Amino acid sequence: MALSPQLSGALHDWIDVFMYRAMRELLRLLRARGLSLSHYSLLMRLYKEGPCVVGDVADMLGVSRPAATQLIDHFVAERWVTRVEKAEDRRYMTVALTLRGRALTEECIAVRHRWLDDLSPLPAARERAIIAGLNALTDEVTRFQAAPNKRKSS
Amino acid sequence: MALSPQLSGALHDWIDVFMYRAMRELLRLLRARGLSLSHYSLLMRLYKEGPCVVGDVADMLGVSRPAATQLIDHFVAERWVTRVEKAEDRRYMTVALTLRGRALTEECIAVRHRWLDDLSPLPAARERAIIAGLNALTDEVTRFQAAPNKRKSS
DNA sequence: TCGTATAATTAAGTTATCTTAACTAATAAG
DNA sequence: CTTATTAGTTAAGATAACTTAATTATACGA
Repeated sequence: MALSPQLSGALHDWIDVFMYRAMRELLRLLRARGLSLSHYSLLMRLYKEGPCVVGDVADMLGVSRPAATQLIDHFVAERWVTRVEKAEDRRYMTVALTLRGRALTEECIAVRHRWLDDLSPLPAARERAIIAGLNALTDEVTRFQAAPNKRKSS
Repeated sequence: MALSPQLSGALHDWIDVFMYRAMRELLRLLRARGLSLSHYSLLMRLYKEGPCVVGDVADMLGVSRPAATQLIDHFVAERWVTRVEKAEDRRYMTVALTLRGRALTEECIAVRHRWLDDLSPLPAARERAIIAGLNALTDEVTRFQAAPNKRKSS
């Protein structure tokens, strides 16, 4: 099962114009803040899915354990995360965002939104249609993200 | 002038779930292809806005001229771009995507789309509403991108 | 309890990417 | 024509991010 070709096409068009613009703004911010792709990935991962251990960071980024350690060293030095031993098993180190790290992540998220606010308003009826449609799409993606395997196996 | 708070909110929600997913897929591809942020930026720039000269690359990325030269050296070695003197003024070098470079860029664009196609279909009426709405949004953003200054000054 | 496995770190070295300074070549200006 | 300006490159060196190999510390199983 899949979206209709028409909806798929409309989504692709929208995503192309949207992503080009949003990415440009995001890359500008990352460069200004001295953040790499790995930095961004780790920030978003911790923001969206909560604390994890050092090995998770290595696996997520597809790098070696020492590389993850070093990346986290940097994050700790910047006070974006804390790194503390797990009580249950002291071999593990739990990595979690600080308030400072959370604020930086939210700044990355905000640049996606900011330029949208300069757009001209649309007719009220059209706006209502978009709102309802987007909310349906958002729900669908959220459900899909929560249980992707069940769906894929169909 | 701006979008209504309701539409703005619906867009933000959609963008949050969409970007998180799309970025994850994109970053995975970039890593697999050995592409950096600068590589991605340059590919997209050339794809969307056509050929440019070396200095434009430096300015776009916010790096020195030698850094741009070296990045383009790499792109030429990978056969992603050509670099040729301008006939009118032979001090300038025109950088343009090859077919190979275009294909790589389109691969980056495609990962944004692919996972969307796994979503479940929505009710037909809802789909029609989303299609009409997204097309209106896409047009609006396209118009805005074509003439951002005129709009901002209002 | 002693050997083994696991999580993370340290150490050493490689590579990519950036910088500044010096250079080449082409155009423009006096 | 001679000098200055501009675009791009070359050269040399700094830095960040990665690798593998060795090390430390904890947990677990015979």
